[in-house]
Amino acid sequence: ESPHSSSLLSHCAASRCLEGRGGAPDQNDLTCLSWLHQRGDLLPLQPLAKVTPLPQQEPRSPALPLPPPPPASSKPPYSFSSLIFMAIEDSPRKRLPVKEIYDWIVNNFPYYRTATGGWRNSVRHNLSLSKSFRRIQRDKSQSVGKGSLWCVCPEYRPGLLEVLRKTHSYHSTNSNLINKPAADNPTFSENAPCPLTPDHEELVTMESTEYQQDEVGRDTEKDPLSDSGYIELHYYQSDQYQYLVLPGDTELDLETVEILQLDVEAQEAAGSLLDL
DNA sequence: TGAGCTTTAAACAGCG
DNA sequence: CCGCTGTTTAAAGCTC
Repeated sequence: ESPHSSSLLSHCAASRCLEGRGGAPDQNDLTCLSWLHQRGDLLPLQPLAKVTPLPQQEPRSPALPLPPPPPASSKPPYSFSSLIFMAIEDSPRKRLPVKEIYDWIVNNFPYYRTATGGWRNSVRHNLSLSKSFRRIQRDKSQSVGKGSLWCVCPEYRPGLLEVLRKTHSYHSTNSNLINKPAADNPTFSENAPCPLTPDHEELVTMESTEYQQDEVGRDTEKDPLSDSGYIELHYYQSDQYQYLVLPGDTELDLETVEILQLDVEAQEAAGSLLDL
């Protein structure tokens, strides 16, 4: 039985993420994506009943310096149209060549770092086929690189936003996510392991003696939002449980982490839009 | 159950 | 020639 309450996250994370984000969203502006930051109502409000046992872990000696590589991230719930949309919207000039759309997706969704190349074909297929995106010729006088630039057709932008909203909302509350096996958990992406720095240590509260006594591996995942002053995520692994530890005293079990991670991906994807 | 949407794969042409 | 870009078709899976 877990002593941890995910409901704390709803307030903690939401309030942290909303810090410094004053001002009412303008529905006609990019800031209308600020719903992505209001995750207080997107996470389960009631504490989860249990924590997820680790899947058949190999017993490891505490002396082993390196933990096993974490499982690859799961596929983001967003359609290619949504991904393309977010990429373009996140660009300063609201237009991107296909190569930079690839880069944006890879940078924002670790799943695609290791995914086979077929998804790039899908991106191009989407750009070509979807009415939502329009091809514009590059300015030959100053352009470097091949291909055209792609932008979002203004008339389709509200629809794309709505799809993004629905996808986000659905995957933040869908119980199927909670039941997904931990091995498929995206929190522990392949790029997650990194040394715990003193700065990180300061942010971690270790209230459970279980961690201190049984901890066999400890990784951190740099919160993709950390650059924008949001939260720092810390991954703790004991013999029986995996936890995500947030600054302060909020701790999450894997089931909550699953939901949080999806939310973090969405926020990261749209986060910089809010600074425009 | 079916229509529409999405994803994936593949072929092909044009361009640098 | 090669790799990237863009278009198109086809098929399978999924959602409503």
